[in-house]
Amino acid sequence: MVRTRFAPSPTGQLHVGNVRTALFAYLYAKKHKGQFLLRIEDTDLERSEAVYTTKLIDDLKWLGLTWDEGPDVGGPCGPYAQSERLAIYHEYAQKLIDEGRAYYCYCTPEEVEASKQKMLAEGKPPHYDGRCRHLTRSQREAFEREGRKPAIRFVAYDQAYTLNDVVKGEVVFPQGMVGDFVIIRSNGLPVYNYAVVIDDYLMKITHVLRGDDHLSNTVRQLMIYQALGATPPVFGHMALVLGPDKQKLSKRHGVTSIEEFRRLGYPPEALLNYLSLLGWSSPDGREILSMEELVSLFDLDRLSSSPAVFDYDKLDWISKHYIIQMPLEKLYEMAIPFFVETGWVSEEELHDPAKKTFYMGVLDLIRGYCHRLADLKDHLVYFLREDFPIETEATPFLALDTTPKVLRAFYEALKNESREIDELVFRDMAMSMMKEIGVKGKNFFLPLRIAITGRVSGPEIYFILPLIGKEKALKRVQTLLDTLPQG
RNA sequence: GCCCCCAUCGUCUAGGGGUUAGGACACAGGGUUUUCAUCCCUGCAGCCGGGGUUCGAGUCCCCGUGGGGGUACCA
Repeated sequence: MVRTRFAPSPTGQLHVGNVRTALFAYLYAKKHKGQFLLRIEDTDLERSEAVYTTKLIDDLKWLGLTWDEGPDVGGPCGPYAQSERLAIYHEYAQKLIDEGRAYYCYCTPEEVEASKQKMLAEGKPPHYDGRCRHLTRSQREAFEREGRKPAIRFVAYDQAYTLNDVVKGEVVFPQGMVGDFVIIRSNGLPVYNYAVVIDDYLMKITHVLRGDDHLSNTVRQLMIYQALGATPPVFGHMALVLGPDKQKLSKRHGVTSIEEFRRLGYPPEALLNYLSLLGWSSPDGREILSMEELVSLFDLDRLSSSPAVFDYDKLDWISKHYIIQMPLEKLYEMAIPFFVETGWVSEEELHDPAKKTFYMGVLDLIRGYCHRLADLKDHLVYFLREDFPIETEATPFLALDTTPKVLRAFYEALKNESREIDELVFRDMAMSMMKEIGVKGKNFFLPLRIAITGRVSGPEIYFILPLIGKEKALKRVQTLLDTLPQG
């Protein structure tokens, strides 16, 4: 039975890079009809905050990644937050001490640091010198009397390790790479490299997918598995996600947290689809893949071992694709908060059956011009407001000496047109206007579009006119005309 | 310092000894839409460098170079 996990630490906003590994772990578990677990690694007191745990769970749910066991849903291997598993870590630490695999260390961080500096200066590997490894009872009592609180150190094995990593291949850790390392801090909290092993072992995790920033540390973990007499899980270390400057993707590159992508209105399935392409490729090269397809196509052997640069343009392309393809009803639900956010329409109106048809119609018209739902606002404005802005791209067309002529003709034609405006009627009107004034193509169409919407791109005018009504349309044309020098 | 990982178009990638090195995003041009978007077609552009191994190396080996990570009582 395949069991994978996502084990974030609640020290900040959920990062896309972490979500990518979570996605792969999720896909692998689902593909093999196994379980995916969520575990909170909150043993760093300084940085962990409970609010981030709540936020994290909320963001993961928004993404649609669901877990079979976790802090909120429980499960047979709980608890699922490390801060609640302290007794377990101590129990196993005691076992290791009893077996001579670990010992109390009374050295202060300052003492350890000083010794390290000295060894570095002497050109030796800066490992802990093991001075507390064989303390006598009376030495220990002396330290205790001084008020020192001991940490627990693991006795490192002096041997080489070979890891068969599913993405990196065979990785050899030479003998003597690590010295005795702390597994329980003097404050009683476990250190990552220890807790992760105890948890993965007890939670029966079979496959560990994570960032390759953990690769070097794996040797410590292998030692602990060995001391436990346990078989390590299969490891897969993914290269990190980078920014355009090839540095680890961070806030200074722009949007990186799920929170932000969410606020911008990227459909979650689009974001996951994009993320799946970062370090993985489908066997047939297709790139637009639904969650179901991802689950069935995913496999570890197609994971890439080199770092990937996050391409915001490609994300936008995928996102737009999803926005266009999505069933209108579903998109509407998703878009409501973005409509409300503009302040131009209330949630009640959006749910009002009498008005819903209108708003849904508008959404359907403008969805094709948006990369994310936050972009809807730019097109929504000319349906809901008369004070919409004229975008700068419009300037050259307003400066054309044919523009006033075009607008006047449009005004007249519109005023005199008694029929309901639809595609045919509009084409009819346009045809005769173009003939009459001798202007065609974009020099004809764009001024009309600018007058009605303030923009040089957007839905067909003949779709917009019936929605805003003739009266407003006439007024908009006149308003723009008034700002132009008469030619 | 020591150790580990990585290296194909600008970007994501396919390709694992014999390929005109394939696809996607972006970009450029064309077609459709009398405009923009969508859609379709075309183009641009790549195997980090040097040595091996081999009849033959993006592909295997070694050495550089560059980038990343670790060497924590961070994760």
